[in-house]
Parts: sequence; C-alpha cells; structure tokens
Amino acid sequence: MEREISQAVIRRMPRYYRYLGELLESNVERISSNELSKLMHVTASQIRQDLNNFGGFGQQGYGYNVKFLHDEIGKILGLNQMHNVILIGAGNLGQAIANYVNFEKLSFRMIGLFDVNPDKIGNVFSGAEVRHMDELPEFLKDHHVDIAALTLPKDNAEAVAAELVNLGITAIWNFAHVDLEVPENVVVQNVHLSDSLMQLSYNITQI
Amino acid sequence: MEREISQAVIRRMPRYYRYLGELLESNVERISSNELSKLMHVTASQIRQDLNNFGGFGQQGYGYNVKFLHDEIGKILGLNQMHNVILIGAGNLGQAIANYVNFEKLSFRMIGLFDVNPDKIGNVFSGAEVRHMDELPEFLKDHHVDIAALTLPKDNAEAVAAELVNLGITAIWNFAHVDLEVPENVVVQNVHLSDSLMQLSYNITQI
DNA sequence: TATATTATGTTAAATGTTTGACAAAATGGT
DNA sequence: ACCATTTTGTCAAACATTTAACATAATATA
Repeated sequence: MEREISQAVIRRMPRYYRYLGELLESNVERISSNELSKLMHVTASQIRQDLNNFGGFGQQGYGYNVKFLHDEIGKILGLNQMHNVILIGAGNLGQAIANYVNFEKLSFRMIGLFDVNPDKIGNVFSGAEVRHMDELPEFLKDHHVDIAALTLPKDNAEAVAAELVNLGITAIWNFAHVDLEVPENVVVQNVHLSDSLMQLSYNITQI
Repeated sequence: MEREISQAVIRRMPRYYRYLGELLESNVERISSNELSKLMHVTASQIRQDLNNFGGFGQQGYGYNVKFLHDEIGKILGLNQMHNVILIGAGNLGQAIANYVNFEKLSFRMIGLFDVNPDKIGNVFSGAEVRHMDELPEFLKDHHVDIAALTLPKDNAEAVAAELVNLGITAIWNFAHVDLEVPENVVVQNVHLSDSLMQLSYNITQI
C-alpha cells in the first residue's frame, strides 16, 4: 500500500535541496541532521522524519553523505530529467519568468513563448521567439512540453488553461490571479503574488 | 490574552478576499458559508472557523453580507492603508514586479527602484526612475517606505537585506533564492520561484 | 403571529503534523 | 579489539488543524 506523502513535506524538500547544494559547493562531505537543523533553523527530528518518508539515506554514527542525499532529493523532485517549459503570455512577467526558468541550471528549459498580442509576436526573449497562440497546436506536435507557465492577465487564464488541457498539457505553473478548474489528472502549481503581498501586509501590522 | 492567529489561517484570507471581491463585482449581496464553500472548494466549517478568528461577521439565518465581509477582511489584511514599496534590483523580474505592484489597485504603490548596475540607472520603469543604491539612505529620509522587494541575484541579497534593515526597513518581500537572516522585528515574505517549480515537478511525477 | 427553515458561532471529535525519546547501529579513538 | 560517542530510523506523545455536530438565533413563509 503506497502511502501518499503530504504536501507539507514536499514543500520542504526544495529547501533541503538548496542547502545541500550549498554544502556541496563548499565541499562538505557529510552532515548530521543536528548540524543541518542548526543551519536551517528547523528541528533535527523534522529533518529525519522528512527524509525517512522516502527511505533511509543516512547512516547511524555517520550522518548523511551530502552528495548522495543531494542527488537523491534531486531524483525525488524529478530534477534528474529535463522538463520542457512553454510560457503563455509574453508580457513583463512572462519575460522575467522565461529568463528565470532558463537560468535555473539543469532540469528546466524554456522552449517556447506564446502570446496573442501582435506587437509581441516575433520578438525574441531568452533565446525564444514569441509565437502566436494559434501556432500552439502545431508546436505541440513537434515538441514535447512538460509544463506550461501561465503569465497572462487573469481574464484569459481560465480559457487558455482549458485550451492547454485540451491539447494534452498536464502541468500548469499558474501566475494568473485565479484558481483554475482543471481535470484531476492535471497538476496546477499556483504563484499568487497578490496573496503573498497581502500576507506580508498582514504580518507587518502584527508586530 | 491575545491568541495569535496561525499562518495557516492567514494564508487563506487573501483567497477569501479575492472571491468576495468577485462576488461584489457580480453584485451578490449576501452569501452563506455553505454557498461560498462550494464556490471555493473548501469546507463550510473551515470558512466559519477561519472568519471567527477575527470576530463574528455573519448572522444566523442570513449568512454574510458580501460587502461588509470583504471590507473587514481588507482591514484585517491591512489593505485599508497605502503601502509604499521600493524595489531593489531593476532586472527583468524587478520590472515585472514593479509593474505588478502598481497594477494591484489601491493599497500598494511602487515609489522607488534601485540597482547598482550603471546601465540600468536612469531608466524609467512603471513611472519610477532607477536610482543607484547609494542614493537609498537619502531617499529614505524623504520617503516613508513600508516594504522593500528584493528582486536581485541571491549573492547580493543577504548583504542588501542587512543594509535595508540598518536603514530601518522592517518588511521585505524576498524573491532572491536565499533565506534571509534578519532581526525578529523584521518581517520577511519569501517568494521562492524555484521551490514552487520543484514542487510542481514532484507532483508531475506522482500522477 | 406562529412555525419551518436557514445558517451562524462554537464545542468536540477526528485527523494531520511536529517534536521528543530511545533502541540499535555505525564510527572513531585508544 | 574494545568502548565511548555519535547519530540514525522510528515510535509515541504533544501539538495544531480540520471537520463534524449542534444549540441558538435570525429569517422567511404562510
């Protein structure tokens, strides 16, 4: 019986991955949950509990091998394979995200940018030419796309998402300020910047 | 004795605010927790529980008045007052966020953009001229700043954050891919895009 | 005006998450 | 080779969050 791992745990994995990456760059060979806990300001117990969801990566009396653990978490997060990303919406945010995705070394690659605004079509950002949305079906015949990032105004987001799903896209990185209604085989990861800003605003007033 | 409200609740408030805003625009006058729960795909119990953290906004047999509740949540989130925002880092992402902040109607206003890159200084984005970081102390004498957004590479983020804190900034919206170490009177809200993308990547592999 | 219905606020139960404790295993020093 | 130390993996307790249940109060209907 497969036990599903909670999103609370998953949310923490990228952070472990980041710290381990930094340790790796500093040529640290091994680390104990206790040392790591001090570095990350979390409890050692949580680290061990989290990692154990995926199996025993450490060794008693030794701790964790940094490179090994880094690799394993990378695999867990699917970073051992390339993800082709397209972007819908070539505005300010789209350009920034295009840049960002390509900059992230290794496992994500921006391979296409789409928009409906004639002024944008043909421009080149981060090495990709902006194409018209109408070209998307044809594009998808020739290219395997793992993730579509939605960086467009919220008014069009729901319709575009529906279209993407129709065309077989199963993972959406959503920057539009709406909650997309998609079939359950489609994964949506929201980045709601307003929500984040409002949470900050709330916390300001609490000090 | 003030009971602190959990961040789990706070994270949901902006979403309520958004849905209520949409209802308001659709001229819906009242709504029950049950109707709202269907709209938002959460339990009615959670909605009532969440709202009750801040006081009784509804009425038995009637439900909640949309406009009133929207306003109250706005106040809770601090949206009834203007927040002046500056941005550190006028790259791609900085420009996008500058645009974004100004676009958010009402309570946030981008009043200054800073960078160290000579090529960027003097450019105008979203109505604000990019100034050199050296001008920041002087700028802060003349302007009240509520929030500093960090849209710069991670290597400089920690140092810049320290400088901001020194200059009296107490709220940071952090887009850099590091965890900032700040005094406890300073609020940091992280937007770690890589983490979000990795979480998506994980969830893709789980389907 | 009386009664059935609706729907909140709140209590308690159920569920989920985090932390503490410790046996067992490996390491490292002598 | 032995023993003290380190440190994991895991169990159980503590804590937090979510959901269900329901008494109470207001509304709506007849």
